Amino acid sequence: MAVEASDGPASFKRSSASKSNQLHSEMRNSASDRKESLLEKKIPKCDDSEDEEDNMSLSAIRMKVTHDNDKKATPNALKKSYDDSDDDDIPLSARLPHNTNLGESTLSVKRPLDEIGSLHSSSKKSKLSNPGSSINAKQISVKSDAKVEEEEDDDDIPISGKMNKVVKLVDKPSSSKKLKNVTKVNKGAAPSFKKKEKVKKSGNESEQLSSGDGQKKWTTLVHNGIIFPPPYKPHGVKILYKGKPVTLTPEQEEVATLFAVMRDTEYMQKEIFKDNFWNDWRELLGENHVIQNLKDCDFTPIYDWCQIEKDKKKQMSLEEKKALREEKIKQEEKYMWAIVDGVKEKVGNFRAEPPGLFRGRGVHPKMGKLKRRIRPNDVVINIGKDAPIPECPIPGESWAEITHDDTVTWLAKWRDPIKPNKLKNVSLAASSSWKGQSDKEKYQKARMLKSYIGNIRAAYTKGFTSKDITKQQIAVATYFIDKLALRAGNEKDDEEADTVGCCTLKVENVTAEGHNKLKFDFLGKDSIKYENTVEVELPVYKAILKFQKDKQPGDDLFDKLDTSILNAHLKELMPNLTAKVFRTFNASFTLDDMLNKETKDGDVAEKTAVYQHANKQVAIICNHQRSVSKNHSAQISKLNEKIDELQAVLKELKIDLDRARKEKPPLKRSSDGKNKRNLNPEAIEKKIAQTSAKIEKMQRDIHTKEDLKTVALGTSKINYLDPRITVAWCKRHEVPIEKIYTKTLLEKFAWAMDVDPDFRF
DNA sequence: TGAGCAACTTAGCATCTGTCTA
DNA sequence: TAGACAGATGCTAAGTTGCTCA
Repeated sequence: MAVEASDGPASFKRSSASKSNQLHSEMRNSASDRKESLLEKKIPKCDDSEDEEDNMSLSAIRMKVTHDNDKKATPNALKKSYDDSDDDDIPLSARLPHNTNLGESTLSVKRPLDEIGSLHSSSKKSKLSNPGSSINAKQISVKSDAKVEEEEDDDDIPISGKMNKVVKLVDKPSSSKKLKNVTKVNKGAAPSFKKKEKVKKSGNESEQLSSGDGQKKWTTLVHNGIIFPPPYKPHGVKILYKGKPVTLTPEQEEVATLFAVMRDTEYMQKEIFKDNFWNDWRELLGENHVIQNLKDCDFTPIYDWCQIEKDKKKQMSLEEKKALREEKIKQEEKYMWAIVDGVKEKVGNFRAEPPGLFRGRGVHPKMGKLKRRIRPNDVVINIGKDAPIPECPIPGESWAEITHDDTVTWLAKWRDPIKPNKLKNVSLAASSSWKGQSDKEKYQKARMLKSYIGNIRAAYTKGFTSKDITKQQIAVATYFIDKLALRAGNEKDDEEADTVGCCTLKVENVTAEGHNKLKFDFLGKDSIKYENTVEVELPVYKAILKFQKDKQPGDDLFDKLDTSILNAHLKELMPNLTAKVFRTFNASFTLDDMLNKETKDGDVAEKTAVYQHANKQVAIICNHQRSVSKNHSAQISKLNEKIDELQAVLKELKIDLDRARKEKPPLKRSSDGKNKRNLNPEAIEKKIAQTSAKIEKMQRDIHTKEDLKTVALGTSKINYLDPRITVAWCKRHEVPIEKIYTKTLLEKFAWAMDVDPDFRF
């Protein structure tokens, strides 16, 4: 079956960045070529089996290519294989000492990751080396292959095991005596799920892939709750109202201070921000307060006081700063860890959000509103039934509720004071097994789409001309999501910024410009502008004109569609397929494709430049933008000045070289006023080379800075690029993984470090 | 069937921290 | 050794998705 129309996918050019988008277009063409061959020739062997083969460890590669990077975390030390923990029949908790009490000194030091690896690894090797588990030999249809891929890859199975009845209790905080008792009860508890067994029994493909909503996520869960910001300390600095100092109560002063420190931000230029602040602050001031409007308030004294405090902090000695940091760590240490089924895991956000003024993005109707202080009685704690209930850190107060819900992964939650129908959750850090497993499942699903994409594209191409308007809209929307990496686009209420995604595009967001060109112009997530002019296939162009006919600005372009209809349709095409999978698929596919086409022989710097280039293309595809930093132009000017100076030096050196060759002394004084030494021609040539290299480096820096000033590379690296592509490429090309990933990302992607060097997305 | 909710992921900006340079 | 700077990390807003219930 043909995957694309014979003339290939539409070529896309973003008006604002034509060069890069031409590349984008080329990439897509090449990508589709490859996909087509995949369908016609059947998918190659499923790569997960490659994970199971013996492969050169990353640490070995690092030893080969780096000798001077010892201070950084070694990937070997960071290996924390989920494969290991998942595959064993022995529950993790059974392999770790029970009765582990969080917050005790035994847990005050982070368990080294290599130790975690050693806890799990022994039984893995034997299983992984089992040739019988390889799926290389399987040559079956595309869909079957994809299914096999899932089944063979044990790691894709949700952590969750059997369904467990949710037990909910409402407890009051217990005494320490009670905590000890509960800990003892916990001693005997052991996780009972066996993932591997579950998979083999289950014949339901989608169930295997699902992240397991409503399924049991843990058996034992121990943690210490969350920490709250210290109470407000009044400073007593008065604001001026009509030029006269006004005394405020501590509550009024606290909110005034939150406003004062916003002086240099763009929020202060927005009337909604100031209006919302005034409404909330006025309530605190009371009706008969001397302050009757915001316009006559001068917050400068508080602003100045804050600046002085900031400077004082800056001026502290290194020792003082270090002491403060250590004190903070000491206070927070016990909140930083949780024990899940006997495994110590890092907690992500264990601090309650401090009070502040709401900083909604774009034109948000609630910006400037007071986000009140979160108190323990706002917070629901989720913890193991037998675990000690965390002590409430604020004396005299208590948690809102204690639950023991083993079907969720949050440790604590509270209602967002700004949007009361939204919850804020405290969960494990990105480096945790839960997040790692979920990440891997995400990439496996995206990888699975590779096997289906040909059929999906053929289906939506057919749908472009469907007489059923709903089917036609689904087809065009899917095309946009696939080709332009648009987000699904849920409905939003009036209390949010007015942004759109694919399903919520308005008539005015897409303009037909003739010659099959469509101009997209809208605000997407975070009110980031999406502006792109693309050439589409003729039936798509015609369909858009049809959808716009007889509609007014403000009307929905896809009036027969919403995200649930779209996703329901996608699920008919591939198990568990949703709109967002396309973004992951296209991002990872592009990286894989570009790295493999563009990496040439060269030094590490050249190879990392190739990676950065590919990363940038993905960021452009996903429309990951950032605002130009405040001092960008200053930095560029400074670099240009330095280049000018160096060029003057270079000029002088060339004269000196000329003179030296004629055995004449250098010019008496150099341009910077310093006396010069008498150097031989070789030494001057060396200096010339060094100076030229400096100039070249600075010119490259300027180019890179300009090139990336509005592109955010991090978002795609963290959320869209399958780390196995990166790790395998690093292994193949002897690039130290530390050149690509920070320490934190190495921890987050620990599950990917064992990948075979031949891995392809 | 659709609204509302809950859970979790994705996102950009602010702040912190470590390194480089004068 | 201080200040500048870049990169790393933290924070929290803003999405997507799936489920429940009327």
